Amino acid sequence: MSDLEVLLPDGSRRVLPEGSTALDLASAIGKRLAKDALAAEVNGQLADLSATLPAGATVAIVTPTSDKGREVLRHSTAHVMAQAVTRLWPGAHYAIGPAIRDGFYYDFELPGGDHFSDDDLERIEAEMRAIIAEDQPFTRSEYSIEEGLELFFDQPFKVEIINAVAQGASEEDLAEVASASVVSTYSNTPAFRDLCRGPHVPSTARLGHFKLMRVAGAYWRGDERRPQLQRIYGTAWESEAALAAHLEQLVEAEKRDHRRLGQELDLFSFPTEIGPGLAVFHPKGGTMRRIMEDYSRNRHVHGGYQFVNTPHIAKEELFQTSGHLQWFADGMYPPMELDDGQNYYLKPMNCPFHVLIFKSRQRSYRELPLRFFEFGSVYRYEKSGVVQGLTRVRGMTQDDAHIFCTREQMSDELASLLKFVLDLLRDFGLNDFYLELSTRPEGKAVGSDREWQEAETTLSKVATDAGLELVLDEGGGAFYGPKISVQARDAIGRTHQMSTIQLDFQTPQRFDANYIGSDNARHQPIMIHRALFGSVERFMAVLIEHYAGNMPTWLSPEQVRVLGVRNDHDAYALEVASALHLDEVRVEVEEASEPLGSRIRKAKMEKIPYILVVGDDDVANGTLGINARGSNAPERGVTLEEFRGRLAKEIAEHGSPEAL
RNA sequence: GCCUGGGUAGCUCAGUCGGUAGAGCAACGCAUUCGUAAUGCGUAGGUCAGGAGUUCGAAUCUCCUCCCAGGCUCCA
Repeated sequence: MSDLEVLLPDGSRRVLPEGSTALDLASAIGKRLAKDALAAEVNGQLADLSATLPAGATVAIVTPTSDKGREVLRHSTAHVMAQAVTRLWPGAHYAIGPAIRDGFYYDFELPGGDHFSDDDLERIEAEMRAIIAEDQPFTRSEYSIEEGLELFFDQPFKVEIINAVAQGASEEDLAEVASASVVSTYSNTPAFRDLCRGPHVPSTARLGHFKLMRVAGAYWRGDERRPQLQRIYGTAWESEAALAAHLEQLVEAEKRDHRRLGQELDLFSFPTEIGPGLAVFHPKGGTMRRIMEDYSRNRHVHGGYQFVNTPHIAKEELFQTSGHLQWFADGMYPPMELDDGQNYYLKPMNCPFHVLIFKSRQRSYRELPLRFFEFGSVYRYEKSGVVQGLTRVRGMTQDDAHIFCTREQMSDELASLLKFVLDLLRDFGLNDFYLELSTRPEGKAVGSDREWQEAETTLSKVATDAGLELVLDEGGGAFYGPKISVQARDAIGRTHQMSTIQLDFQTPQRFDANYIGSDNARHQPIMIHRALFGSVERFMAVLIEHYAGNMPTWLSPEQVRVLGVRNDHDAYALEVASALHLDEVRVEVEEASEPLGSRIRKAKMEKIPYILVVGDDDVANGTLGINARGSNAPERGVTLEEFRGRLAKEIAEHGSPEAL
């Protein structure tokens, strides 16, 4: 018998008897590794531990604490769930069940069109634990297409996948089988077999640190014209500790949910009387908005923008010309009929209005680039199931601008714009970005191939030159042009779409907007759409979650609260407050009718940056005690002047408009 | 839009088998005057999301409508 040699990730080589499996390799390396091993990566391809190794292969053993290991665990757990469901609902059809971030899901169709309820999750979990306790092996087999169809004759979704693969399949379908001509399956018991490429853990006993999270409807193949299946989401980890840590993280994320903080901090609400996705801002939220908007306005003044204002509704014809009614009608509120059958629409975007301002008189090349800026409120009809807090609303205000420039100016304009955006976002404390380039939406776009090509190339170059990570979003552009969006990662690593920059050759053409060039001929300007906050509402939501409600001092609705120790200190407290008020600090006094501890607690819960406590010593010496947010060691005996200086400095450094 | 779960005092929530509405916090009043995360007592507060039905009787059971959350696609 001859030997085979394999290459390990550390560059070392190992000789094994021919026919050795990945598990044999793990055992040869060490007992501990053999015990931990879940699967193997052979020449870059994930494989079962039972796979025999080809000579010369590069082999890495996959263990539970790696991303790949977790993926295998999650995928195997999904199979266990499918088996549990088929045990509890004989005749259930199972569709697909992949590993996803932090967990897995599986889609089912239950006999008689039954639906899972929340209570079913417990029963399914119990059945899964029984399967795990049975220590069932995952056994791989391979079949021809015909044999596969025969094996899964009573599983219509599996049959559809096998047929799709046989006829030249998508990547997605291939994930379910071994290749276009080989159908691979994994069986745990004679009673349960699933179509799957694998790999899987050797036995169900290797699983167990999981929790079923929720049930949901999901359309077969994500297509709302197809039947809706019953999806169960679960999370699975390598250990109880990792599972607990994940669940804990979910609790933490919920604590910084902007909807919850918006309620707790009295920032905004969604009165049902007004309608879904339509927010009202309370005084504190209104103050935050004002600060954000003022800062942005100031930035735009310095950035060479001109301020414009436009109405919220316009005649049908405007949106015919712009193309919105043709391409964006689904996102618009229905028209209101006025006068003699004239239809008016609420505006979903500001661009047509800004074009009309451009067109209001003859323009010269000497004026370009022209930059029109507006906090423009727009209304979009979002489907009832998709509105979400301040991040997906039906009425919002965009910090919107449209730049009209020549083709030659386009590149430079985009490059400086990108810098402008990133600087602004950094001033708000976001500094981890990547860019996403969204290209032509298939079958839903105006303009020629050549124009799209040019626009996409230009954006892509500007994005690359900015030196940030660039991700391609195929077909994600607007109907009139491609876009770059700036994605920001927040304090707990989630990403949010913020600013968008879109190139548009179409709109100027549709409106016949032009300027007189140096050659005394008419030319069409290029139009750049851009919103830096995206929407003021969404931006505020992202900031609230990023800071967990602890807004930097310059953005805090109330920056300082002054508390007298006893009520005979209230007069001094008011004196301190009015001094700060002269510095334009947002300051309140709470008089001493409650115990000091109680008033401090209240101010802490309101996340006010500075609580000033003043008592006998302070009245005598003109000082104050500072209890800063996030600190539990108050500072005593600071002079008022000292505090004013510190506060002014902090606010200036955090990018207040005065700092420009 | 579709699937699952939910909507009870301003907020967070309890409410058993269908028998006439509860708590804590907040608010208000009185007392308390206090040096860094909850002073005490009291008062008031409800179309149980809205509508219809079943019933002697509905927060509770049925149907319809509205709204919220999660998912259907990204993202976490």
